[in-house]
Amino acid sequence: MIKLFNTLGHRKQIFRPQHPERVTMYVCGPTVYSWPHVGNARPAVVFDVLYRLLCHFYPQVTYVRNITDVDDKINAAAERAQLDIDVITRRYIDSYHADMRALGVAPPTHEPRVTAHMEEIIAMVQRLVASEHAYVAAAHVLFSVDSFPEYGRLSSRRHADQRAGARVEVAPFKRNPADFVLWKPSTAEQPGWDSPWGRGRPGWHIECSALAMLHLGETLDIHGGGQDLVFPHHENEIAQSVCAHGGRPLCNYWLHNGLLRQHNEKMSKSTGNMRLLRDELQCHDGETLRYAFMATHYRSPLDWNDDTLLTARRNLDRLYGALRGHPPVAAEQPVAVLEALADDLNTPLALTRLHELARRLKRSTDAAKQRHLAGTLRQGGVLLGLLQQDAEQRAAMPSTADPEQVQQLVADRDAARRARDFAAADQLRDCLADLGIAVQDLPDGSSQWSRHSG
RNA sequence: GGCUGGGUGGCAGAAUGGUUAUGCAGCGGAUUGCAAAUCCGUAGAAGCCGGUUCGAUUCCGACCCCAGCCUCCA
Repeated sequence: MIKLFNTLGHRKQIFRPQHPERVTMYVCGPTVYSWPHVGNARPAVVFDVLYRLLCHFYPQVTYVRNITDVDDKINAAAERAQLDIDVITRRYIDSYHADMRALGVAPPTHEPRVTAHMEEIIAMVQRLVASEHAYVAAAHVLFSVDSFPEYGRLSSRRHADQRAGARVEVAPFKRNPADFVLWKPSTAEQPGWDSPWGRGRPGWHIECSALAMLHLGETLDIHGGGQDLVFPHHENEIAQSVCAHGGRPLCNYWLHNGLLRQHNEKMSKSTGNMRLLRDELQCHDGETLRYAFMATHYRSPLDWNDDTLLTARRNLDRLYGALRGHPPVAAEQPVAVLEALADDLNTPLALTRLHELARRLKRSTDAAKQRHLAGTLRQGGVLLGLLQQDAEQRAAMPSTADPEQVQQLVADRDAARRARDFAAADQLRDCLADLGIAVQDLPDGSSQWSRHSG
């Protein structure tokens, strides 16, 4: 039994999919106009963990995460760089895929691109115009929020109370300032598609409604995204989809991950303190980043700074340290980890369970028990997308030192120790330390080495 | 002005109406040629004021403070 916190209703609920064996999930993917940042990665990781959990409980899980490759920010980026739009979007899509791979994020079932589905988008807009939920004004098609009494329910807002146009100018042709664009005209230089309203391009929200419908049908089980999308993006998606589908709901369980901060300041484009994944991956392995995302509950804000990553790295090293010397064996998945995840994706508690397994493993002196605990620990890691690397390889991996040189120095030092020439042994240890290598002597006279942690 | 979260030990961060969170860092010990790693032990906590209760960090109310949203954002 899985419990999830539903933004629609603001409470934890028992998750019941429409079909007992099938689950549909849609998550808002990136708009590809710049290098992917850590804020893009949080929902990807969070919903990857949910995807793994759902696959554990349900035989058929269909997961759709779109790529928005039509957007004015993309046009602006292309113009700035004096490059074709396709070159820009291709570059950032490739980068997104590479970063997701590094983070251990499994590909979704479908990853539709908006440009590949203009027909579906235009058809949906047509339906909304025909049913008078949308109107044409100044070559734009706008959704009329007054035609949808439920507008504002997801975000608990009555739009009469809002400061309309608090940060943007209200277009003069809107009937209600809260009305939003479904379709807008393109100039000759801008990307555009022929439509009943002339050559143009879709507004921001319609693509998710159309793509969700295309792959998953009218009503989804789960829809996810960042908390910043609750309003207006998801509110608008609901309005469009419900009105286009005869009043049937767009989704039953709305999930939203918390946003990132840096030193208690919000991390965002406007404050200019975004950290890019490609930069973070220069200094840390993807699994460390993944651990950092999971060390805080997904709905809480996450303060992302150097200390966050250092702590994640040390914690992860501890888990891998417990696995050293224990090759993978078949084992069952730890119930305690599963239970933590099933309770609204409590990843911090799940990690605690992993640490408890690691402690029991290190404490045990019984070889059979150790094998079993190591297997269980790795299985717990499978649920979280962690601990699947070879523990020995990982201990050495991020070092820039020449492996043969390291092996030679370690062997020399072992020999010196056997000869009880401790002065020479200590000197060799200093040499290794300069290369970023820490040596640990084992009880049997041999030694084990790893890169310095921290 | 409206709306939404949250304030837990040095740090990060969960659970919980009474009992050890966990990890990192600290301290003491074991181990070690010395270390490291590891193990054992140990200290340290709930913004503030009321209320409910035999008992509240946990429930209720007020206050203070922090963060986010009100059509750029994951």
